[in-house]
Amino acid sequence: MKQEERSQETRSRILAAAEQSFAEHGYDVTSVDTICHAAGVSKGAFYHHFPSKGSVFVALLNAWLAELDRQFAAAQTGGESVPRQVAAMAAGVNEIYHVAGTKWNILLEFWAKSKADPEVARSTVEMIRRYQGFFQQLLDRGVSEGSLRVENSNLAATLVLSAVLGLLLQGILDPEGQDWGALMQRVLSMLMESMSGGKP
Amino acid sequence: MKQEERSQETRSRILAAAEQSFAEHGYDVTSVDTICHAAGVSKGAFYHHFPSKGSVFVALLNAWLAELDRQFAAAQTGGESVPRQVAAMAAGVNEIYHVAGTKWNILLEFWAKSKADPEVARSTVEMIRRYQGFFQQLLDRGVSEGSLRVENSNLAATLVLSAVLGLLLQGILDPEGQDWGALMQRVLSMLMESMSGGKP
DNA sequence: ACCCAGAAACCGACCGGTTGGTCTTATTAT
DNA sequence: ATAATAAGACCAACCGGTCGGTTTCTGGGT
Repeated sequence: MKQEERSQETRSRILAAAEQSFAEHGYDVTSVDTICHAAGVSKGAFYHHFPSKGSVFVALLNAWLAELDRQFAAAQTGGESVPRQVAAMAAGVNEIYHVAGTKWNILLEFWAKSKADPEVARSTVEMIRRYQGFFQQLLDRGVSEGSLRVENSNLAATLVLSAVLGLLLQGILDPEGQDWGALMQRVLSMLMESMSGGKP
Repeated sequence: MKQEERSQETRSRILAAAEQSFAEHGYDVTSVDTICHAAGVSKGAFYHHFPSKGSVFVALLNAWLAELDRQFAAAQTGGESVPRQVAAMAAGVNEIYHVAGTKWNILLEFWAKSKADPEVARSTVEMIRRYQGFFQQLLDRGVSEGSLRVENSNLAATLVLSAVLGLLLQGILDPEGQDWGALMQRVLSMLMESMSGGKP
């Protein structure tokens, strides 16, 4: 199986180069030639593996969605209390952020391209809704386990999700302005605290 | 002064057409010819008033910044209590949102283009920081007037700003999914309530 | 072991179309 | 008259995508 190996290799190199370039310079600015050059691959190879430039983009987006699901699944296995679990997630984001802050930039590309490509739009909307569902489920569990006190879990989940998205957005736009990873942790812990019953 | 009038007229028509098209289809997809056609203006006129396509974009961005300052100034003149003032602002956003939801789309374009254009980046960062400063100042006023109780106004302002940005983002990405204007009001009122001291 | 035929992977020159921007010419206001 | 404003034909550069051809792999016949 040497052929499939080689094939997968070039395919993943194209994807990696595209992700890098999309994140750093944006989708439209990045030409197919640029991707091919960065991946050390010819244009023929590119169009052998992908039918179009856009298909690479949606492949990347779907990979993100899959990764997201993996994260969700992993987060739900632990037996921690909800506030602790949220803190752990925030810490995870913080770590990833410090290792590869540029990684998040492509999110903005996904969002921006939503207006032009219906398929991208579907995926981004789905992404948001999954997050919303995840947080709501999480908060509900916190309520039922007694670690949280929330009147309207739907609204509260919206608040948490919005805060996270807003923080992410600011981190992408102004990476040097703040330690957004740390800020994410503090904001989330503040939110968790305010949702954990009255003030003793 | 008939000549300057005419000049301003075409200039503003170009700006309006560009804003519309940028918001609806995106910056890169919108060609100069498209803008000219939509504005009912020739390419010569376009390049008479603007040195480049990009300059129209930053002109639009600066107009947004100026409008933002106007809103801030207007918001600070009223003698309302801070929670009420926030509610009024949310109501204002809600109203604008229902009248012209598409209007906000261009924000995403501004953000997405930050990575490619340093000038755009400066402006968007400034935009965010002004918002942050505004909210922090607002919360501080709330504390000093006794209507709010906040431990760390900086962090709290970050939370409010993040929530607003996240809600805005979701509204742009999934306009049909929720009544984001109404949600903005509810989330902000929820935040204000949680910041208004203990629970009586 | 060797060969060969077909398939899969890859190459890069090339094409049609589009785009941002220029330039010459015409119109309008002063 | 003349300077500001507008018109639109035009251009060079680029870009996504195609296509004919080449290399590399694989599996079977001998």
